[in-house]
Amino acid sequence: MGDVAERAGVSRQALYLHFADRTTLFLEVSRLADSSLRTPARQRRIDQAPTARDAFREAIALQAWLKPRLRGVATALDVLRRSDAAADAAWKEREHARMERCKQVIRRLRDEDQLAPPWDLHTAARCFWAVTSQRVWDDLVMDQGWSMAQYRTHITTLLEAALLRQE
Amino acid sequence: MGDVAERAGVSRQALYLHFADRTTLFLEVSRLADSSLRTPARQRRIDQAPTARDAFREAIALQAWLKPRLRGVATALDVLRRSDAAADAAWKEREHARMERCKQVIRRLRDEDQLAPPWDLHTAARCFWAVTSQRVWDDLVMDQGWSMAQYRTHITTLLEAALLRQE
DNA sequence: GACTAGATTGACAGCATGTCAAGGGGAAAC
DNA sequence: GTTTCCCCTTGACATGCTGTCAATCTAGTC
Repeated sequence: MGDVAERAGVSRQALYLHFADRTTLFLEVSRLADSSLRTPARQRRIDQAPTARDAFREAIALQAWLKPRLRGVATALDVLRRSDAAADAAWKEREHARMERCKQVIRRLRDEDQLAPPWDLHTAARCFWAVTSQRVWDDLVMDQGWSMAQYRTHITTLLEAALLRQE
Repeated sequence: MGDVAERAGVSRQALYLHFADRTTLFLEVSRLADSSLRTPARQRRIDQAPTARDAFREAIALQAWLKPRLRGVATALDVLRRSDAAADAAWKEREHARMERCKQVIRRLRDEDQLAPPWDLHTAARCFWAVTSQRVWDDLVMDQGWSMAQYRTHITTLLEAALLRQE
């Protein structure tokens, strides 16, 4: 809190005039970051893709674009949730929303008969969700040194080969 | 440290007679857990599998067996490494060792010509490594409620479809 | 019986979060 | 011009955790 206050140019105590506690501050920052980055225009690129396969690729591309930008807040929230019930609830809410968007993409795949056997909607969505998590991005880009383009390319290849019906 | 001491039946200060600090304690516990669970016999099931594809499946099965047992230490180390250089180094060492074992499995796949195009050894190994991380297990089993059998089955299906040449 | 190793108790410093009281200072209202 | 209000400041303090230190206790060994 001291560091945040210093960077903000206010006293440490002044933070408590705006945020109930450290967790609340993180939560509000994460909501702000989410809503300012995940704009309707970006979501439309997925929703209005001509085919399910295009929507699938756009969804991965959006994740690849978001990950580095949400990295700070997402990681902070993830660490915090180990010891804080409010942070855990916020993390679950975030990830539930992301899961719903994953399901949307997989549902369209299924409806256009592009989902490879033996996948069903929920199982495929969960795999898609898990592979496109912040943590996998961190592991590959931060720890293994992949570029963002490499992440996007290889994760797209991986998920296409795994979930899409062979053409 | 107070909780650990209480559970161990010694005074809090006595811990510092055996471990330099909290990080060292976590590190030694994680090394102990690793070496007591990852026995040569279990590794042999992978090394002595008749085919590369069998070794591949055995490697996933071993990960699926280890994850719940190493969950506590692995997660603690992962949280700790955000704020502790020694924990970060230990985590990197652990994951480097795991990556080498992943490469071993993928190398055999490649040598038996079972690695699907367009994968190369390093890229496929990194994908395999990332998908079989502790965090993905946590996400799917702890948060999404998958059973260990579901984790093993679906991750095997996912990675086989993604990395193995179609039969 | 003396010595040693390992444990205990109690006290303490340092640091972070969160709370409280008292007061300053500027802008709007009167 | 004064009053009022709001936001902020400073300084102090409680709490809880990590890590350290000194003094002491105890069981086994020589």
